[in-house]
Amino acid sequence: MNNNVRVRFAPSPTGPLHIGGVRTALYNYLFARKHNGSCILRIEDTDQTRYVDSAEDYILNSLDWCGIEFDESLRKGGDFGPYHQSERKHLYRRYADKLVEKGHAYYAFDTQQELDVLRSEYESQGKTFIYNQTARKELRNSITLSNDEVQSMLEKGEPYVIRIKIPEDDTVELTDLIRGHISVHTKEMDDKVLYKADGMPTYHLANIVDDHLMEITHVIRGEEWLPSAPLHVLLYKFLDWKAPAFAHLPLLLKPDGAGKLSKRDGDRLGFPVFPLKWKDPKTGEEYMGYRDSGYFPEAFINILAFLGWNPGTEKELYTLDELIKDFSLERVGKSGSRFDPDKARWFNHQYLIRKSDREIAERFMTSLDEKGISANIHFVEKAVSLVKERVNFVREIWDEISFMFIAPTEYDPKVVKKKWKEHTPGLLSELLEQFRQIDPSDFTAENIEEATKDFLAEKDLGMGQIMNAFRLTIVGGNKGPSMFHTAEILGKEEVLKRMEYGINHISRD
RNA sequence: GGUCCGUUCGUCUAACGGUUAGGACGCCAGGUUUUCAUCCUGGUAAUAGGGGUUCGAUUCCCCUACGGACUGCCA
Repeated sequence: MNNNVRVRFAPSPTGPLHIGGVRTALYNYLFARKHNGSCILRIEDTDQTRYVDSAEDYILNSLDWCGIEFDESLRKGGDFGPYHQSERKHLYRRYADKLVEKGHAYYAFDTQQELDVLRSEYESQGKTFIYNQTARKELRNSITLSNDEVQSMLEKGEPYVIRIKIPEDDTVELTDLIRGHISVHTKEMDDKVLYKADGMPTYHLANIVDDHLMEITHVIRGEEWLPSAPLHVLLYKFLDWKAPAFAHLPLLLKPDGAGKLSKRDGDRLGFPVFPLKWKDPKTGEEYMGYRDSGYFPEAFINILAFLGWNPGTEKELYTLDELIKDFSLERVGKSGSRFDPDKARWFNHQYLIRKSDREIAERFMTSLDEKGISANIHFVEKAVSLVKERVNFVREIWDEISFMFIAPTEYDPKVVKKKWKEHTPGLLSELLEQFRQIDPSDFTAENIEEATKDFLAEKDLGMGQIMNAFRLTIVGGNKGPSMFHTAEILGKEEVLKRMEYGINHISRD
């Protein structure tokens, strides 16, 4: 392919970006990198009424956390700025005017109230009002009004919008990179507002003007835009511009059926919908995020990448660089996908077990800090190495090895009942004496195991007859990694102390 | 309602006219293990329905059903 590919991700700062938006950004990014092109971030803030102050930072921080980098953005700048549509306001008007001059657009003076009335009248008759080629002939606009009337209304400062004049009998065709050929008859299209009464362009105008000015070659966006793609194609044609290639991505659906994923689904179904946690500034409601739930960003983008795309091989674990190498729009599916929380956890597990003990230990240290437990990093590193394969998230490590930091004083009654026999205290005391013989510096898993096995052989007993009780004194229950390794990490002194305590305190009743 | 888009195991998906319809997650069973996990092995489970086209359809076409998106001076 050519090497001047330019794509953009263009969110609107009306709230947090959810995982569907992140995936769109990711696919744009992958496509750009794959083709040695540029990836641009543009903020579509033409709707003043829905602007949410903290949303923009949220979007930027989210993408940053994911490792999705832009070549041009509001933070980074670039040769095609500004990257806020609100700062490009002055650019749009002339194109709207040009369309009016060429007869492809017209002034409409109908107020929102008038249109609302029409809509509800139609609705009460079971019909839908559409401002189209039929309706425009009966409403207050520069098609029905004389030039003089229009001029005087304009001069008097009457509010108006500019609408596209959809051709009466034509067919708009486009080829979508994912869906193939699509055609729509113009009689099905409506005269969308291009320029609002408040002096701002609508999405439709702004997006094609900016995409043209920013020399965007491929528009990769969500499927919700598919119905308006013909309108955009028409606009490019009317302005004598070359339209970019389109690729409409399938939607991310609710895990339990009906409809596209929405912000409340996460808390309802127990998985995050947002990359980072989000507090709604208006309602104060909080929504959880992937980062805050303990997902690694690498796992998160891997999960997202596979929701709608796959390499066609059996490889499932992909770094960002590998994704760049293998990604292609041809391998993006057509149908919507549901998010699978179980598989998401599995992905995180895969990344967790591949990380070094050191890195996991460092992350785990912060949750220890929160619990007010101070520990040596080398000790934590060893403890973590024993259990990292059995958890999906760093925060779950605590449940596995809390006994490493807090000696048990209570014992699982079920295990006591089953494994703490009449002769157990005596046997354990003898084993303790064996351990006492080992020099503290030789208190290794290997030596402890040898001492234990020798002891059992001498007594003609099996492992099962002592290990559970031993574990009970050290752990307080019947779970956990290898006792010999656990004992080594805990150290001779601590092990003997716990055994003694257990022998003296565990009783069957 | 209208327009457009979609439909392979429960979920993510592979198979771009010829496969016993493959893999992964989940689930179930067995094995390993001092315990709980991990891990290993095996199993369960799908082409929405009906018509065509074809020697042969998951694959191409049509209809039906179902699902979804859009239908704002929102993006």
